[in-house]
Amino acid sequence: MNTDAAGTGTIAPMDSSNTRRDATRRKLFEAAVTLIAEQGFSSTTVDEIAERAGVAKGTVYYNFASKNVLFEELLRHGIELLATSLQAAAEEVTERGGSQVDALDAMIRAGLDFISRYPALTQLYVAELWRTNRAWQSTLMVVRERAITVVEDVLREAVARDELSGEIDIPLTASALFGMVLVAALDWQSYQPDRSIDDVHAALSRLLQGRVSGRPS
Amino acid sequence: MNTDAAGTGTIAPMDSSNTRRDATRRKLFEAAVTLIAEQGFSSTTVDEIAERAGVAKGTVYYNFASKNVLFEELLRHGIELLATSLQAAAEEVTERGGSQVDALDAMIRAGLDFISRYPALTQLYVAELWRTNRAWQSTLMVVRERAITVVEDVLREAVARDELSGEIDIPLTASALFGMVLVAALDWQSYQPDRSIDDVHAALSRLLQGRVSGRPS
DNA sequence: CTCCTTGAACTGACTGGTCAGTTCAAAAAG
DNA sequence: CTTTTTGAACTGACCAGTCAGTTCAAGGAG
Repeated sequence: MNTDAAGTGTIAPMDSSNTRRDATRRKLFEAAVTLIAEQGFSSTTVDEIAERAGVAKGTVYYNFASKNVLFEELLRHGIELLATSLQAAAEEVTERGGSQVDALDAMIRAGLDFISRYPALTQLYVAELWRTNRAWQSTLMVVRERAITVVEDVLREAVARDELSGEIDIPLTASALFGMVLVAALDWQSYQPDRSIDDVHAALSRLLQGRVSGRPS
Repeated sequence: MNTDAAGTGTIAPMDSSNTRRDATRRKLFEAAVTLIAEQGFSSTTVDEIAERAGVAKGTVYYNFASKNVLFEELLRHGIELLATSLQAAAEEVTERGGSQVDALDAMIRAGLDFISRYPALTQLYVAELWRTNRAWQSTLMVVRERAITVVEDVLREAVARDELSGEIDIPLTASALFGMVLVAALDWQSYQPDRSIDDVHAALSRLLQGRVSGRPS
């Protein structure tokens, strides 16, 4: 019954690390995200999550109504981190008078930062995003929307300012750019983790700015 | 013991659709790929797979050593389809004297074709590719290698012919291109399935050829 | 053509184990 | 005091894998 576990008695601060309870919840999120990224949702047991978080199983159910709810809240919590960071990167550039293409570039950088900071979370989104018929599908659609919109907005503004051709397909280009960064970053993390983020960023920038098909000299 | 159930009395044809057994295996592949794409590996039961294939559970175990093995063979079977089709597309262009950039474009098209023909298979690869600590991880590395190499080869040849800048990072660019097509196509299938493949192809071509940042007129 | 034989292919009830979710009394924290 | 955590015991559903028994199709034999 009591889904409102956050204690609405006081105006809940949402994110800050005030109460003991919040600390526990954060430990559980962290434990769950790595385990689920590694093994998938179904093969991760609640006992495992509790153990990795250093907490009793009963505590999990004191803090979350179910395994499903824990996961959904995890998804929602994660996307805020990503969308906020992308938006901040874009706005920072725009406010300093940079071009929208520069803003895109800054978002690529922010995306890479995010993925290298939260690889498990990213892996988990990728695994779930295009899956159908799952309990948390609606949550995922919101999550996707939240992230893609940020990219689309910048593209739209770029077209408005004549920085990009008006013929580009905004939603599709946004997806493609998103995918480009996502897959390149995951491969980087998985197969060449030693490379610097600047290196990776430079390669993707080049691709974005169409300098790939330009002649060398 | 007897894994060699195909009857080695005659020189086994390997792939053709001769025997009753092959037909059964194909039905099982088809059933498994959709179910696993929808629900994930762990939450898909062998009973479900058997039922969807119109076959008894025992038959699954007569044809495959385990659920894991069924899945691994499915992965291997699928990647052959993809790699072959990408390679064919690239070679066809090259042999007709086209540029390597044209070959890349043809591969994008072939990739889109593949994804629209086998959406479930694609979804399944995406979900599993960057996961760690799974039983079939080594199979997946082979699978990934097989696909990425095709793209890298074309990029390398393009650099050799001076069509692309020698400064591009071949593995990373290959990943990025792969991701661009993958994510754009999955989004297309999931959220705008009505659009024509030509439409999607055109948008991605534009992105590849750097015409995005060119001015409209 | 019909009857038999043979081995491969298939069947589905059954088993042993696992796991999500529940409950609760008692302890710790604040 | 209240809120939160503990940890262990329990339940009921679910599921991978097994195996003794059945069906099928092809190739003689008469």
